[in-house]
Amino acid sequence: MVVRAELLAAARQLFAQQGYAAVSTRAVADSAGVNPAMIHYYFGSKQGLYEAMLTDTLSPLVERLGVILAADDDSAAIRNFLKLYMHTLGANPWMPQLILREVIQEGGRLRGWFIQQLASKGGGRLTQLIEREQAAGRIRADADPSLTALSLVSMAVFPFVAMPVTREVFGMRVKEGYLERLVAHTERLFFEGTSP
Amino acid sequence: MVVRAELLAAARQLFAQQGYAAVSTRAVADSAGVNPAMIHYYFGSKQGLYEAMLTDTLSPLVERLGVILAADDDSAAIRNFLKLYMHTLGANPWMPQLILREVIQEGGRLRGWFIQQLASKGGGRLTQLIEREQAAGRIRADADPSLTALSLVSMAVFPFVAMPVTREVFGMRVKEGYLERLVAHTERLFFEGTSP
DNA sequence: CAATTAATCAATCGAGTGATTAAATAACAA
DNA sequence: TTGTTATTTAATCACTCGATTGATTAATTG
Repeated sequence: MVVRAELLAAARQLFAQQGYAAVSTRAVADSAGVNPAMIHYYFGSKQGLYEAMLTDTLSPLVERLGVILAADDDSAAIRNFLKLYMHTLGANPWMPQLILREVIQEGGRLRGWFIQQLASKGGGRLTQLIEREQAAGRIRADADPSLTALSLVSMAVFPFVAMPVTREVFGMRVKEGYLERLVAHTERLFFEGTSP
Repeated sequence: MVVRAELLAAARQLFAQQGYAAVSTRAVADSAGVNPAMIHYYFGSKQGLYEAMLTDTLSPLVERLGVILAADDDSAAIRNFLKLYMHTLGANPWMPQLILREVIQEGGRLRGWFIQQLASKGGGRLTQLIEREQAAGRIRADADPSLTALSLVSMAVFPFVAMPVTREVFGMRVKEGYLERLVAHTERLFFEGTSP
């Protein structure tokens, strides 16, 4: 099963970097140091390899999201979500790339499963939490909950997508301490921007 | 030259939707109702077609950005930037997709030219404007200017990238009036979140 | 008008694609 | 050991890819 794992790892890196169509099965096999026929043996097809990789990679994220956002009694749920989400993306640079490629693609390959997960455990739940904070008077009532959730996700995800050009475009040195400063900055901007 | 223009239009739509590698020259030619050899005739290669299309599509955006952000004497420059940028992206749905594909790609095809433009006329300039607003006391001084610019761009761009899944994930109906509400919401969240 | 250039087409080249097979090897149970 | 299954390899199939050619037509020019 070591071959299978190496194929998944190589696939994750290459597909995240270059996208599905740009990566050949031979390239994945070579990168994994394995015979190309192994893809057919373990996953049936290139498509099968991609889907297995995507499920493998994104399932933990979705699951963690669900746990955090399900905490109904925790009044800091939104803060926790923001921190966990950004730290997870920061620690796994391929995640935002894979997610975004799936989202952009018209006929996304795992759109059905993944988007459904994002909706039920992600955006929808986050919107509910924001509505609850509004009811509790900690977020101003005239803010549209869905738009507010969208803004929060935007600020949480986009910086990692833009990471490859952050240095050049925004003149920032992305090194030690950057993630912490980014999270703190985002947290403050969001909560001050939505306070009553 | 009508053939050339039709090739550019078809290329823009297909490349934005599916990405460079996933689109064959034959697909572009067919979509344009033209012989595949015309790509070689007018653009030399698939690469040439792509670069011509990208320059054609993104140049106006970069130029408009430059004009807005160059307005040194206009204290509403940031507001103007936000509005113009979001309305432009809203009116040209392929823009955010093309931009993002370029940004994500490790060896982006026009990275050199495009990122340089974004840096000199976009992010860098925006950061300067934020610093000026801080000096004027309209944005709190303890906010990192670069991170603040990044947050603003995040909220301005990401919603359009996420458009294909906005309805499902955030439970929003994206129809008439959405763009206006989104811009107003973003504007308020940003300026209240950064006020002293 | 003839001569030249621009534009378009059908056809095809070699390279690389995803996929598959039959044979060889490794791992393991009896 | 032997028999059986799981894994791996080399080789190759049918196909699509980007690119290009030579021939042909349309437009422009002298």
